[in-house]
Amino acid sequence: MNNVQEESLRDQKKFRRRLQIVEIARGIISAKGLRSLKVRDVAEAAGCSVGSVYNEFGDFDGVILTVNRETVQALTARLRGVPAEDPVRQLYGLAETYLDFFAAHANLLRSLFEHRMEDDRPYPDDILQMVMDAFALMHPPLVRLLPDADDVKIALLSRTLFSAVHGIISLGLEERMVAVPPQMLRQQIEQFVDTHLAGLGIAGLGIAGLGIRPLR
Amino acid sequence: MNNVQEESLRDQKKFRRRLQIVEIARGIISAKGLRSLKVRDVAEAAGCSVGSVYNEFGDFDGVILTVNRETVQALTARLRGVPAEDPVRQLYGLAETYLDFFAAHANLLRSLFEHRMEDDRPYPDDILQMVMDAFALMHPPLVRLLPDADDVKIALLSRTLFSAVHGIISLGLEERMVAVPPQMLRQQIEQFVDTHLAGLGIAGLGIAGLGIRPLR
DNA sequence: TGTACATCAGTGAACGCGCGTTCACTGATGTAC
DNA sequence: TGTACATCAGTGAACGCGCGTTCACTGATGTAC
Repeated sequence: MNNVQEESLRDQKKFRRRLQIVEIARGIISAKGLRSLKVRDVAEAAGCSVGSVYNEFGDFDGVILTVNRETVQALTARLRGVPAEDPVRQLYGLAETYLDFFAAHANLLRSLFEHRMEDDRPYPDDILQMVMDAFALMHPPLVRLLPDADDVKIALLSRTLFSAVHGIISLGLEERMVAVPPQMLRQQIEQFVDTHLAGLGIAGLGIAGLGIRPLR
Repeated sequence: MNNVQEESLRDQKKFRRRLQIVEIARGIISAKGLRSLKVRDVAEAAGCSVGSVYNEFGDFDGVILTVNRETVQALTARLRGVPAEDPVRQLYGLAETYLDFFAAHANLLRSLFEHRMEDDRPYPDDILQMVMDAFALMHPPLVRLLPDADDVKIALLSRTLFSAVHGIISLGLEERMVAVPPQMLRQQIEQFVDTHLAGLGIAGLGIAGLGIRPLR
C-alpha cells in the first residue's frame, strides 16, 4: 500500500460512470435536441438508475451543463487549431471552422446558446468565460490588420463579427426562416467575411464574389 | 331584419373574446417569455375559462401562432414605413427599425423565431412567408445600389444581411454570451452596415466609425 | 490472510406537480311559427 | 310580440401523462485490527 494518491476501485467506477452518462447525454442532445433529453432515457442507455445520475450530477441541469462545457471546449480546441501565420486567412479560417463545427454539431451548439437555467439561477460563469475566450481568438489577427484601432474597438469589432457569423450560420442551418441550401452556406460565409474585411479597408481573399471585387 | 351579412351578438362576443385572449397572451409572452405562457393564466387574465380558449383556438399552439403572426405583421408594417428615397439611408433605416422593434418586443421576436411545433407539425407557411417578405424589403434598395447584380445574388445578399443583423441584435440583447451594453447596440449596428456597404463598394453614411473611414 | 464493521455508490418505486386537454353540462342567443 | 325549441359558446372539474426528484434500502468496496 503506497501513499501516493491513488484511485480506489470505487472512484474508478464512479468516474467511468460519469463519463458514460455524459457521453450518452451528448449523443441524445446531438441527435434529437436538448428538449428530447430525459433523465430516464439517459439512465437506461447508460445502464444505470436515475438515482445514479442524481448521485453524480446533483440535478439534471448538471448533466446538461457538463455537456455544454465540453462543447465549448471542443469548439475552442478546433478554433485554436486554425493557422495564424496570415491574419486574413486566419479570420476566414475561424469563420469556416465555426461553420464546420456548427454544421457537425448543430444541436450541441443550440444547447449551448439556448439552454436556460431553472428558476433564474445564473448561467455558470466558467462557461460564459470560455465562450468569450473563444471569440476573443479573433483579437490577434484583427490587431495585426488594424494596428491603429484601440482595444475597445477591436473588442467591439470581434463581437460584431462573431454575432454576425453566428447569425448567418444558425439561421442558415435552421432552414426555416432563412432558406439557404447548406452547401451554399460556406460560400455565403466566405462572401460575408470578404465583403466585411473589404469594408475595413483590408483586401480579402476574393472568394465567391458578387461580381464586385472589393476595393477593386 | 336585413339580409346584409351582419354579425350576430354571439359572433361579436366571440370576436371580442378572441381579441382579448390574444391580447393577454401577447402581454404574457412579452413580459415573461413564451415559456411562461400557460393556458390557465391566459384564461384567468382574460376572464374566461380554459375551455373557451380551446373553443376559439383548437389548441394552445393556436394562440401562440396567432400572437406570432401578429408580431410579423407589426414588424413588417414598421419596416414598410422606412423612407425609400435614398437606398443607402433605407438600408440603415431598415436595420435600425429592426433593432428598435426587437429591443421593444424582444420576447415576442424570440417567440417568433424559437417556437417549435408539437410532434413535428410544420410551422404554418403563411408566417414563414411573411418573414421572408419582411426581409425581402431589402431587395429594392440593394437593386438600386447594385444594378449589375442578378436576382439570385441580391437575394443571397439580403439573407446574409438579415441574418447578420439579426445575430448581432439577438445575441446583443441577450446580454449573456456577448455582453454589449444595449445603448451601444445601435452604434454597433450602424457601424456594421457602414462597413459592409463599404465592402460592397457603396459609400455609407460614415456614422460611428472605427477611426477608419470606409473607402477613404 | 481473515473477519467484522463502516462507508457510500447504486437502486428504482413512488412522489408530486405542472400543465395541456377533454367533456358532460349550463345557459345565453338565435330561429320558427 | 310572444312562446317553444334549437343551437352553440362557455364552463371548470377531472383526466392523464410526462418527467424531474426523492429516499429508504441494498450491496459492493474500503478500513481496522
